[in-house]
Amino acid sequence: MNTKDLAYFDRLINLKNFSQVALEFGVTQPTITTAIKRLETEFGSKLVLRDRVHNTLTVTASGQQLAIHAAAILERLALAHHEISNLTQQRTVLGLPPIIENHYFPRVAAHLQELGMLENIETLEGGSVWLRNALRDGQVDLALLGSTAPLAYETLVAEEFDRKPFNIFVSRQHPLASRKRIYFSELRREKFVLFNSSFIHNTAFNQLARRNHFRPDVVYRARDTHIIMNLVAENVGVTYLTALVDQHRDDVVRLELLDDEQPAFISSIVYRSSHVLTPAQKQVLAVLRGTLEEKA
Amino acid sequence: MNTKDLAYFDRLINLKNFSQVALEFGVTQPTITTAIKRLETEFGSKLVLRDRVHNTLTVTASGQQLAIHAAAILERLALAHHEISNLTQQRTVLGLPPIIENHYFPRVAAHLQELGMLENIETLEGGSVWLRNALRDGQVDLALLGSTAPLAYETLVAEEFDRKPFNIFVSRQHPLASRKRIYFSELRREKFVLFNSSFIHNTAFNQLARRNHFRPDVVYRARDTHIIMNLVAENVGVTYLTALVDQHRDDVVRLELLDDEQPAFISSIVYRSSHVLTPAQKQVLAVLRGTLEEKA
DNA sequence: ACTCATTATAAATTATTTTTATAACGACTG
DNA sequence: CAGTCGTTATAAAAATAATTTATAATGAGT
Repeated sequence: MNTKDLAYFDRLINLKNFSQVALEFGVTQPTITTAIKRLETEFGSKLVLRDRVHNTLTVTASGQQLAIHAAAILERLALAHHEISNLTQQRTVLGLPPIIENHYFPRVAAHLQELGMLENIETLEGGSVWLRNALRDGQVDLALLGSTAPLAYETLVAEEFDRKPFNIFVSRQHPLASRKRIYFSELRREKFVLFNSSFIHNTAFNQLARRNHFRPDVVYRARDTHIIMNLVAENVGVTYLTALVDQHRDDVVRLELLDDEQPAFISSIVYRSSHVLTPAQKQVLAVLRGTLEEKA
Repeated sequence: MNTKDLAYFDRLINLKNFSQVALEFGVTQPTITTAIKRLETEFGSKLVLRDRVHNTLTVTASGQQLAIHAAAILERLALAHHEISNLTQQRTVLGLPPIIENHYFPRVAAHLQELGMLENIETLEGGSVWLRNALRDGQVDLALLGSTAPLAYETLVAEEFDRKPFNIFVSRQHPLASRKRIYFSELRREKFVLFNSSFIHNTAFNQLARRNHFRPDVVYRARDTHIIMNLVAENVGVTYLTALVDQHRDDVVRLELLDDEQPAFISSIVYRSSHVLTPAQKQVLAVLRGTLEEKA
């Protein structure tokens, strides 16, 4: 069976129009007709029904079933291409969320530099949620990710190397600035400046908010800790961030949270379980482990 | 790309011999040579190295990577065939582990009977571990499974409907027969008659044994609760089984376990997340839910 | 009745896969 | 060391399969 047929089918399910699919693939319309017919023969079942009355195309149960598997197969094929291409180009793409990049990567980079391995590494930045997908579809080979619960996916291997609490940061001018510790519920009336939603800070924050039964007033969302910290310093609002971002600024005060069972910022080394590591990638992994898990 | 090439490649990785692969597929040897060459061109990388000196075949890193994906793709394709075939034949295969079949199925069967749906159902028996695999590769559409931890697999959807403790069963002649409750650690010197290892009873049993730091003396393993109960009655040993199997025999006594955080026998309705349920299967699922989750 | 936007069909063409036949390679053997 | 065995590779021919071209068919809308 040709995977091209699956690709045609996959698009047909979305476009619901034979001619348009043909156009997209730069082939003629009968090509699509025969491709679908081939699949229908192969699986011994009608896959789509051409409803000429309403000029629509309905997908049969078998068709829906095949659509699911076709999409998965095509995705895996793309992943194979991606991975083998990285493999042959001796390329290692390392995914880093900005907070982790700031806090842990300098140490890792220093070690890699010493071993002359830094130039073969390409880094890709993005929120942990986005990077997890990039990792799954092969754009990234290795990643350091943050999460609030231990990462457990069949397709990914995660090795936790650190766990830090979340803290509250307020301006030195803020009434709470004299405090050292605080309960989340005391922040009911505050304005918040937070990370935008591709970061796991939100997951943790929402958990705490839900548990304390209030809907926090979020006045601004940013992609950058410096922007957030500057806003906090100006007393635009308070923020909720990992202890990792502490920049020891004298215009911002860090408060610990007293709540039990708080979410933590868990840092892990992550890679695909289906991924074959090159010798170079194995070395990078070894350096990551050596540098990050050294307390163990 | 033709999936046949992936099939050839997949076998080649295992057999490491072009001619034998050709033989297995009933084609000639140059067919395999060209198929592999096609893949090597498609992925832009050598996949295998023909070592004529040692007369062996080594798989490159790219080859190993592709092998993983090829196997997964072929498996999925087979699953698609299986599922669509069940779909068109209006067949529903229900997987049942014997204990669950004995305890819960009669009620379900009665309801299905009333609705005239029993004849379209084919049941397949086996241990929970075995059935989980049968479910994954499409031999089974729906299953009732036992587990000790809530089932959480990306590929399967599990709906827990009951949770029962495990008990100890001893012969009426046994010195412990006068007891109602017992700690697992008190069984350190006992002989055990247990289920064989495709059942989750073992997982639970091993957990408890490990936690109590002793290696239990297992004198016999069987596939059938009646055999086990008969052996227990004869005082060949004691057994560890779910409360579900209680047959109210007067020659066997049931003892509850007093340990905290004991494993439980969790019963769930399980199906593939990628599976499209036919109307008939949806009805079966509704009956299962209605019958089994009725306490909720 | 005519036009439009569809999908289907059949023959011709083009592309791809497989076979046939044979070469090449290196190990082993008498 | 020539001959044979068990391999995989190569090239041309044959067989299969996919795609295009050209056209038909269908039913909705005007």
